[in-house]
Amino acid sequence: MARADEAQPASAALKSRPRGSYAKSAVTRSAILDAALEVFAEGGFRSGSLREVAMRVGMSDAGLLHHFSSKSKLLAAVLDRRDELGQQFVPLEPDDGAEVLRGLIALARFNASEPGVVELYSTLSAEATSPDHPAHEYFVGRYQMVRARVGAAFVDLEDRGLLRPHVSPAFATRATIAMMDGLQVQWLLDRSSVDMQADLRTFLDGLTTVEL
Amino acid sequence: MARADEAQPASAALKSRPRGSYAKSAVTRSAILDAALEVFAEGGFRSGSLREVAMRVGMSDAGLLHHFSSKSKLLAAVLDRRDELGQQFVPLEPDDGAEVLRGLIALARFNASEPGVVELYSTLSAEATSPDHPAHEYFVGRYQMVRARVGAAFVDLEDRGLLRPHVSPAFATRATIAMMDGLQVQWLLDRSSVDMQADLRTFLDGLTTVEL
DNA sequence: GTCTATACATCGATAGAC
DNA sequence: GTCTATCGATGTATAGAC
Repeated sequence: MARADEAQPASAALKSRPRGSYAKSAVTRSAILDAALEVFAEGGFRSGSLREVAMRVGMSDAGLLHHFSSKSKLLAAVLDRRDELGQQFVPLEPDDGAEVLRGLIALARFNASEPGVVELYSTLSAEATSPDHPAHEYFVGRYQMVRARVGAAFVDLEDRGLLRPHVSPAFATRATIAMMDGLQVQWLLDRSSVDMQADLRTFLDGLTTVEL
Repeated sequence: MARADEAQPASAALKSRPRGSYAKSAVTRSAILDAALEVFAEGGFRSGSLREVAMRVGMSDAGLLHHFSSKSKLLAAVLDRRDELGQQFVPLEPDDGAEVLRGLIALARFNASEPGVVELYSTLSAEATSPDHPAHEYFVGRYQMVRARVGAAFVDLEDRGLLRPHVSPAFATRATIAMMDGLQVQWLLDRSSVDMQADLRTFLDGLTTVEL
């Protein structure tokens, strides 16, 4: 899970670098990011403290700030790393729109196995509504990207006559994203009574005629 | 909009109480609640400060605490007051389920005119996911109540054969609530491109055959 | 790379004067 | 009913020893 943030390929670097000081740093950074995700997920960015993150990873807050120079930088790093993992579910250049929808369902299943990540995004996306929030731009851009990708998928399905009557691509896009976000909130408040994956599939079944 | 929180009927008290000191208090409390709603909406409960609330209403933080003995009490008062306003849209004992759905649409339109309230609930419901949040119990109970009311409406419609094929009342309930919550987040991030009322109506049209 | 020590702001809340 | 003054806790961030 360690990342090669120091801009050297992990495999090659392990041999050539002196006494593995960079390797240690990378491991530490990764541990910090894990802890930070937990802390920001539990209380949001504003109420989560650097001290709490540092404590969980077993160092002082000053030590933590050696790796991430500010709290906002730390948040950005957490979001970046989760995006790498999450984006692999939705294909960037799908052969047909149905693949994207299947990717969303797979993403919902994956999310159900990582409550911390869901908590992070639900809390932050609400918190980051304020324009002065350090993650505001990130979330605005993220929604644009998601809307573009899902939108293209529904347009493709419409072209091929696979949307049910009276379903427009634009509405289907907004509604699908809203459904995923809304199900997450309910799931967080009562995990046992909400199956995000199943409900999303049922919902998409009502919009299209493709096999999911 | 003043509330009779001092446990005296407002009308009777106005005559008998000496020199209207209580009336002043009620006005002040109301002003505080307005400011608190704004502050909590912008940054959530944890990052919104009593000082900020006090500043907006033009007094010191100590002065504010004379009216609301703690920050949590203030939050509870804010939520109570908004509930009084919001709950009037969804009938408590509807003649038929369609009335409830029409109430939800009316509520969505009303919400679109009060961004602060939407921001408050979106931010808080995510923040209050944590069990130790002072509003956690409130939101758990609120979702139970909403689910019960909306659920009863869809059961009624099913009994009368007004649900579309393959739509179960339980799914329709979860999905409708998710749709409302999810649309709010998108609307907050980009108000001009989302019409909560229209999208909700379109969505409900896909679930039932009643005239909305 | 991590620590201690420290600076400095802001928070919720209390005590007591007016 | 509102104020000033103050407390103790907690927050981010910096400087410099090790």
